[in-house]
Amino acid sequence: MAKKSGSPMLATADDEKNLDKKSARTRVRILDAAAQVLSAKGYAGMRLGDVAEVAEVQAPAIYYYFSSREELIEEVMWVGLADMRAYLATALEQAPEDADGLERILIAVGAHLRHELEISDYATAVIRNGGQLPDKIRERQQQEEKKYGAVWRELFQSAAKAGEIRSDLDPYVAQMLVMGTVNWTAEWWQPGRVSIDRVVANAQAFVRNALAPTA
Amino acid sequence: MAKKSGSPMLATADDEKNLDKKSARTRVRILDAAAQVLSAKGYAGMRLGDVAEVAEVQAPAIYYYFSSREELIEEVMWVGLADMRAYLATALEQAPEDADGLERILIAVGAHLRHELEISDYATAVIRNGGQLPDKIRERQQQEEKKYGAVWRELFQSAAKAGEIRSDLDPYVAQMLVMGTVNWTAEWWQPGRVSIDRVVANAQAFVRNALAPTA
DNA sequence: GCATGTTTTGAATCTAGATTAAACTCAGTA
DNA sequence: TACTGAGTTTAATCTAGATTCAAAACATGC
Repeated sequence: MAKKSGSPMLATADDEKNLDKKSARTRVRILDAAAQVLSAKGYAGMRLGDVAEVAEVQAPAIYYYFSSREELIEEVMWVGLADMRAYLATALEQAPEDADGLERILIAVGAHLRHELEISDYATAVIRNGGQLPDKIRERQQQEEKKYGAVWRELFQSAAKAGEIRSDLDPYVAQMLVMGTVNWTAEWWQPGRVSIDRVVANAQAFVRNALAPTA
Repeated sequence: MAKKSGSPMLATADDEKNLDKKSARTRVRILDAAAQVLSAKGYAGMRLGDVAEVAEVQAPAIYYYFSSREELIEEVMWVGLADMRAYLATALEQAPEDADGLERILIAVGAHLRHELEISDYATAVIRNGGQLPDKIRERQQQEEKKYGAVWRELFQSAAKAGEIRSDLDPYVAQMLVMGTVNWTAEWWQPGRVSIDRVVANAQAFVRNALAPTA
């Protein structure tokens, strides 16, 4: 069940100093556990006791690293969103020079899907809980969330402008429908029945045909 | 925010007797409130106090109608699922005689979407909470959930068999992707920005092209 | 081995909610 | 009018968690 941990790739200036100290690893273990539990049980259902169990510490130890349950949750959401964006950005940077707008959208679909399914509990935590966070927390995420949405919007708008998306589709609605196909995957996919590669290939074919103008 | 109430259409034999008594209406008011709160806050986040407030009663009054919080939630889920299935079945029955497999899928897409967006907090409660219910409750829903899924599977399998779905798509995965596009709508759509008709039309065009073999 | 700072823990505390108990309202009616 | 029972409320009770705290453990440099 538990997938890999969040953003070692995202080490920022002030992380660097203690990336390897045992204590820093415990902190990560707690954060990972929180992402896992949050993803499975939802915002209100996440018990610090469960997080502690997964992280293999006693519940009060969490307070040595985070000042409250809320702060812990906020950090999971923040890291999750930042990771998603970084992962997507990297995938897009590596796109072939000559990729057109539609192809770039398909690259985004693949990256988002892989990140969501094989890499990160943080991503599924973000995807599943966006809706039911209390306002206080949501506001603070809004910023990051907008940035992530902006990347996608940009992809859709430029593809639409280039005539690479069927003109009977509203670009905004089309974007949301595509995000639905990929985000919802977290709800039904599980290792075993269908391979990730197969899901990715199907989703890309699905989206390509959905969007592409009939030749 | 609050949408219409659940399943007056589904009156079964033992409902009929007290459909109009004031007490029966209070019960419905509580159930509707529960659907609304459940949809907004999620399983673990639903407070009986909130439900009571929306239903305009004191919290303990709920116990006159439901023996526990769990039972209340189970009933919301059950009604939600049953309604969705009934609504979908009706829409399919009214499909033109000569509708082919793909057209029937599009009818299902439209019905599901309209039910979800304009009619029922129960539907969104079901859609959003399927994932994070505790096993005890989930098991009891499983049955109903399978029935709903079965209707869709049937649609996809027969369309696939008739060659009305691109052969590079796995029917099961395609079904899940389509359900993602429609279910996810509950997360982003809200009255105002785009009309329901527009969403439905876009979703249908999107799905038609996604699935239809290239001519 | 001892002193000092860091991390973890076990045993309280405190609070929000679910649930229960007992009492109240009031329509119908003998 | 007084009684009855359905429906509802207010005032307990009880419990699961979040949070706090003081005392262990542990590590580290001396």
